[in-house]
Amino acid sequence: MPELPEVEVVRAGLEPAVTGAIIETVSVFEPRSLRRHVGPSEDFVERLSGRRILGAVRRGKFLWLPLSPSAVPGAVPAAPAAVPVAVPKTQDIHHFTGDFVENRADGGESPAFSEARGDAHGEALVVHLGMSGQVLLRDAGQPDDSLLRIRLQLNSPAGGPLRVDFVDQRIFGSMAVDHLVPTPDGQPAGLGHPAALIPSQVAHISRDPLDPAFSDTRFFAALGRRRTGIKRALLDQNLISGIGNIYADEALWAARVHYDQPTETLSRGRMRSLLAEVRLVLGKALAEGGTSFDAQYVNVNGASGYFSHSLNAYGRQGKSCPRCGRPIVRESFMNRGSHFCAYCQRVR
DNA sequence: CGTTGGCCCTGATCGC
DNA sequence: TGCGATCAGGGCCAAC
Repeated sequence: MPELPEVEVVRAGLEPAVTGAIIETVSVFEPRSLRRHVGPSEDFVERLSGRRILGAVRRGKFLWLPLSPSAVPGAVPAAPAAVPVAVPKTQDIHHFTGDFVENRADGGESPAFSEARGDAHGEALVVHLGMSGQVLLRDAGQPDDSLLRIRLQLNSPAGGPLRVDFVDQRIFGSMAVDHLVPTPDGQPAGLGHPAALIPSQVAHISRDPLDPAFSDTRFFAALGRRRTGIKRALLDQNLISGIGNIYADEALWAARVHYDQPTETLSRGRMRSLLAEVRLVLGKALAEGGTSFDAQYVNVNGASGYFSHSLNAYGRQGKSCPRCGRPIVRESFMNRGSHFCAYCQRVR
């Protein structure tokens, strides 16, 4: 499943290929893949057509491609700042406990009217891979994937025509055009671009633990206030982003923490050790994913990429714990499998 | 208000 | 060999 390392491999592959390219045509084969786009497919197509891609940025599992100002005539009228615009939805993301500002992008500043219109800070194509999404770079003439959902035809000044195919079996992934809002701390919104601007629908997502602006102490404090199990907290993208089921199990195994250990019982030392293991496993997977990457052909398969990693717990139920030799157990939890060593990882 | 359970979705795999 | 049942889980949201 695509988690932070897999999404970063996609971002790193897209960046050199699509930066500077013009989106010439957009084809939507599966409207459900636009679930996160506000507006119909036609709007999605119109908004993208003719615009230049300025880069590829990632925070956690979210990826976005900042766009040049709209080329569609009349699509970007100057915001009439004197006219108040109701902002029903954006207000929802402006209330949260203020002690966690540094790891979040929605830190309580009131949105300007022009931001609500969506064009004050520009727009971006937001991509989420969900469970099974892939972004594939292909030359014209290569056969279509049967699970092709969306296609962008690009023309890059340097590389010529190029196809960006969004392939997704389960349609949990999505693409959307969204407007950018400033990050409250003024730090870069994600990896890949220095701009402190983030898509509005990604603003509530926490910074990920590989982000230089991630604050360990804020994370520990917020974690200590949670009243839930540690794995649920690790999977909560509003608290810490980029971790999915696989790397959660792996980090918990490495730190010898049971998945249902109550967060309020974790000492700072155990939190620190767990966060260190999270960073280790994400970094190691990222390094492995990077080796299989081909600049000409982005082929990121979440399942096969993941299986190539050296896993200690995930998917190893019935096999022996690499540390103590006792069997790895699998329990159903949160509609997911949790894999752990019942001896090494006990609630305490 | 924070926390929690359920839902979405379909190709691959399993079991009879 | 065929076919129905089961599995996989990220993000969101209603409900508690």
